Amino acid sequence: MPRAGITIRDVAQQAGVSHMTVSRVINGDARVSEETRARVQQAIRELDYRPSAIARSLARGSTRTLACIVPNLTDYTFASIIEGAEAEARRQGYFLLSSSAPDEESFEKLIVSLVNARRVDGLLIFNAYADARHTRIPQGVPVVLVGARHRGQAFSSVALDEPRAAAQALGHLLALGHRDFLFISGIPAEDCTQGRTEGVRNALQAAMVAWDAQRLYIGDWSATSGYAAVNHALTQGTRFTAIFAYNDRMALGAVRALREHGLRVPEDVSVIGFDDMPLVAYCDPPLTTLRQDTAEIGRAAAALLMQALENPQNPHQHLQLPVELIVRASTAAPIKEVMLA
Amino acid sequence: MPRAGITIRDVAQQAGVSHMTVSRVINGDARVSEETRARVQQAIRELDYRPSAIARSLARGSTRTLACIVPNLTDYTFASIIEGAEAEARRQGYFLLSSSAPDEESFEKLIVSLVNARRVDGLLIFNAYADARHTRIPQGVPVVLVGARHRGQAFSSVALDEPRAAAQALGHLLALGHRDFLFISGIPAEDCTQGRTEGVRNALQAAMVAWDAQRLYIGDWSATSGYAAVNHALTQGTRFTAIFAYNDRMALGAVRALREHGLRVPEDVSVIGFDDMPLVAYCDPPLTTLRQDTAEIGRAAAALLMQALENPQNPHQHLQLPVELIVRASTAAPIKEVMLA
DNA sequence: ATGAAAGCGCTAACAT
DNA sequence: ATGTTAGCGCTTTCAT
Repeated sequence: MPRAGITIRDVAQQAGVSHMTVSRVINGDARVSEETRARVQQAIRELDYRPSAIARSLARGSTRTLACIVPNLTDYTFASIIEGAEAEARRQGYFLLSSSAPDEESFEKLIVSLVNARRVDGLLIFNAYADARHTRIPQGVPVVLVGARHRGQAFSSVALDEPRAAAQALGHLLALGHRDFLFISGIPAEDCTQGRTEGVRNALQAAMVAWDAQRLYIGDWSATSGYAAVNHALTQGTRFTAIFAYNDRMALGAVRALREHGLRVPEDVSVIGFDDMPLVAYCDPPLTTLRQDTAEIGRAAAALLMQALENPQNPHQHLQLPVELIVRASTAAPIKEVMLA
Repeated sequence: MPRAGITIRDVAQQAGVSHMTVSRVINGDARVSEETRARVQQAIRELDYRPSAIARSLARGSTRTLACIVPNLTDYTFASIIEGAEAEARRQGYFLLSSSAPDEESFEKLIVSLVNARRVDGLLIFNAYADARHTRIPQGVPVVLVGARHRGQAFSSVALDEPRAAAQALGHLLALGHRDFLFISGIPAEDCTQGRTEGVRNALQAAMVAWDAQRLYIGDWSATSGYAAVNHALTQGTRFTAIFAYNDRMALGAVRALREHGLRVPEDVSVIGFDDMPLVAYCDPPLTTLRQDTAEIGRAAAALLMQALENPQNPHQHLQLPVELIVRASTAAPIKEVMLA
């Protein structure tokens, strides 16, 4: 049995008008006399009436609701991008909800319960290329991809200028005098991983340093994988004076492994991360890293989506945001060569 | 103009039945002949029909949707509790959305757009006592409080057994031989802060160690506040051989401050945190901490809420979950006294 | 076992 | 400027 609840008609009766006049008032329609409007608003206050979003959505055919779909909520970067998007959506009178889908199957189910069930008007999809989830995005729904390279698909996108970001990291290490690097990448399928590797290769080439695929270790963004990468490199006898990890968590894992091998950071090996998680400024040593403006990424993505909703024939846009190099104590000029473990 | 979309009537026509029969099929009503059911399901597949959650919600008066309201999404603990809740909700055929509300005002607005707009049937509210947001919880909506002590209010709740957890931390440090402590608390208004302090005092009393309010520094959960607490204590000349920080981030900030004062962890000062964030195992030194089972907290909270929805006259429940002590390298027996800075 | 009618709370379109 | 009518896509009676 439906819960009671005050409806537009209760308000109408209380104010002595038709329910349509109430509808006009709550929708800010200009064609209501000041006097009537005041009376209706009074009734709304007295009854503590709130419009049902459900009923409005059904009647309008649109929900003014956006959804964020992320692989997981526990990733700091994802979470802070969502907060940025949420703020912008609210600012424009939209509602934004977020949900996580760890794998393709749950992604597809989530899409169904969001889009086909008509709960939302548009989607913000994070890391659509992390797996094959991009193949499960339905037609006809406005979508903005977050953290995905433009591939000519029918979506707008917001991402970092990954090649340039990686080049900034390399530029810093090269300027300090490093020539022997170890790279710890993220998951290879993801666009940001590919973009960063591209930037690394460009920077190396520009500095006349040979690219050696052996020096690129594949991580999975976890601290554990950064730790394993360094252990592996050291065991193999790879020589390096600087590490560029594609995120902070792996950088921290790398630092730990170096320490366990008796290597000091930054004296023996410099380490640079990516993201600037709030914690890394307090780690030992404070981590040099690249800061991404997550609030702006979220804001821009939400803005693009709402714009697409309100102006469907607008052309798709592909934003590339810059990152900022934050120099802390984990990088320094090389003073001696790495010893083999 | 409402978007086209396949409706129950399209399916009915395709299957040659009334729309009601289709409704029965999608709702699993037994009173449909096997043959008809098969025909309808066939039509559903052919048309790729999906029921509109919006229309169902309006017709039923309930949404089968829950909402998580957190102060922020970037807190690792909150995020992982949400993931646990999401999984349980899905398992039971509910939809769970999450939204963040940094302050009371946005909390109230969020509640309105969630509850009064009838988007959701029930609420999972995190840290309702972090500020006065508990005063803004509306009547008549089933609510489960996460991380709140039972105060006789009309809600179920799920929280840690905070006094016991704190006693475990203290027990570990006391067993190692520590008697001179520094405590770095979270925000005083929050229930978990109060519960932990209560546990600390009990444990101290049981061990015949005098309680000294001067040794309790007020933090705000950030690494920065842990860092400031230690600096302050050292500047004041407070002597201590062990620190219990009420979360891992503050513990890390504390470690950093100790280092900058030339103190080693754990040789000079032992440090224990709370939460067991995945990163802290890779920090230097790996942090001894208390692990909370966030997935279970989320699961239990969602289960309680759905139970309340389906059985409104059920009595409220108040769960208290245990934590697990994870001993790593940041704690050891005291070997000498702290030097003043 | 199936269908017809009514209505959930609102808005769009068309009166007046 | 305000009211009337007819849905939005579904479920809930109540018939048959």
